[in-house]
Amino acid sequence: MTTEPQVPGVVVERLPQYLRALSHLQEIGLEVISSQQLGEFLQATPAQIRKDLSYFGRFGKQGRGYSIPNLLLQLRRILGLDQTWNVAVVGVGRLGRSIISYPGFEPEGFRVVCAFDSNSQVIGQMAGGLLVNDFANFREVADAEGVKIAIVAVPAGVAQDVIDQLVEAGVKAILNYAPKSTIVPNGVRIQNVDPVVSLQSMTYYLNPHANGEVGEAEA
Amino acid sequence: MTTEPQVPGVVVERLPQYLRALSHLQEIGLEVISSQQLGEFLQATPAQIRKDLSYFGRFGKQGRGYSIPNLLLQLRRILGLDQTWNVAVVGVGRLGRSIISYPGFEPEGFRVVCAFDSNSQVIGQMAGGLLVNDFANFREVADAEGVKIAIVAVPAGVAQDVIDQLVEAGVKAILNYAPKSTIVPNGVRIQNVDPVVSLQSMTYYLNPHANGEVGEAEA
DNA sequence: TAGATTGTTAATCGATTAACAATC
DNA sequence: TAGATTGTTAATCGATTAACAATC
Repeated sequence: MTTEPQVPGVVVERLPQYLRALSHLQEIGLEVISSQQLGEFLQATPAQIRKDLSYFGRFGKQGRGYSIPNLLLQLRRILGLDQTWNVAVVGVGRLGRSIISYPGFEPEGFRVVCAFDSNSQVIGQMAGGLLVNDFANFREVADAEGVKIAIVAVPAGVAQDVIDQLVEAGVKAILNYAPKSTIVPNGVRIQNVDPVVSLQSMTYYLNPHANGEVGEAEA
Repeated sequence: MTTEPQVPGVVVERLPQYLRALSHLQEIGLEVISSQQLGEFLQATPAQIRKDLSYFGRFGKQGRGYSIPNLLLQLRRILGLDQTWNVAVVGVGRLGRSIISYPGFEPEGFRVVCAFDSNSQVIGQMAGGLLVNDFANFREVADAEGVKIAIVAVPAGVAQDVIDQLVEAGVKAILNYAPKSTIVPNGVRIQNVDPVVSLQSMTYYLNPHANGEVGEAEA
């Protein structure tokens, strides 16, 4: 059944970086780029870039490099970004509202189409142009909207419970803003956005006792 | 000069997860935990937890496990969280404002003490209880406040330029919300918060063509 | 003491990189 | 063609895990 070799997760997580870099390079007028040049731009080795891409096909030309428009097209196809994804936001507090209003999703093909809360004070209100639904109706609303991706912005205490219900309702990918590590079953993806955790690993290196390896960037 | 062995970055990035888990376990009344139990809770192997901790000392007791209060204390010390860190926010647009007002930083020891923008419409305004300073005065204000950590929430187009100036002014750790991969010199840490990139790597697995390894969680 | 669990070593596993034949 | 750069293999590097003596 599988034809492609198994792709390491770490490779998949680099592809959006390549996409972003290539979009930028296209904007500044480049049409072709070598793995060497792209590596310099992204602070990665040329070998890594060639190997990563080789999991998915042969996109380059020897002696020349990669066509930027073509590689963009290929990466978008590989990542499933050649379509628009409808997204639900769960939790319409301060954070949820700012996620709904964040202008960075739409141009990348992620459209927030529905919002949910379980607080009756909030249900029925408008938030960023969306009517806030009762979370109890998640499944039917999400089904009607074709939602497979949810963004969770609820308090830590209820995050696992909310996520369980999302999974139960058929959500396949979750972007979790709740400061809590949560568990999802096989077949469901989750990514946590947690600025505090990001800060906490940097302070390690600010400590004088940390003879830590210096200057390592993180994507 | 070095006494501790060099600690892999991937280990340092797991410590905040341990911290968060242990705080939770303490709240629900536990006082001691084995690497086995903590591993189940965090979906990690007991061997990994023991090895990670062993980079920093011997915190457990054979036959018994780890004292949760003691391990919390040790981890906070190791990560440099036994102090309050003053933080600057750069860029007071929609996103910057919601970062300034985010209530999750203060209880973890990160205090937003100053805010900057370069738009004269915004300079002098109040945002979340802070007066917005001119970014041109970053160095003197940041020095006066003892700021070593900055949170960047500026448009992608100016992110690299702003970050260069922060580095120049002596900032040692940057939490970057601009959707742009940026470069910092050795000795400066950077972590990117980019929800679009997180979504883009999950959509890969939502595609039918992705025979991808299913159910792999990400911290 | 007997049972449990640590801290650490050595083995395994997987990811990165150097090198180079193929080829544009 | 000559020069450049890919795609891929094999070597290296580093992280994870299994196993177990030490010991609470």
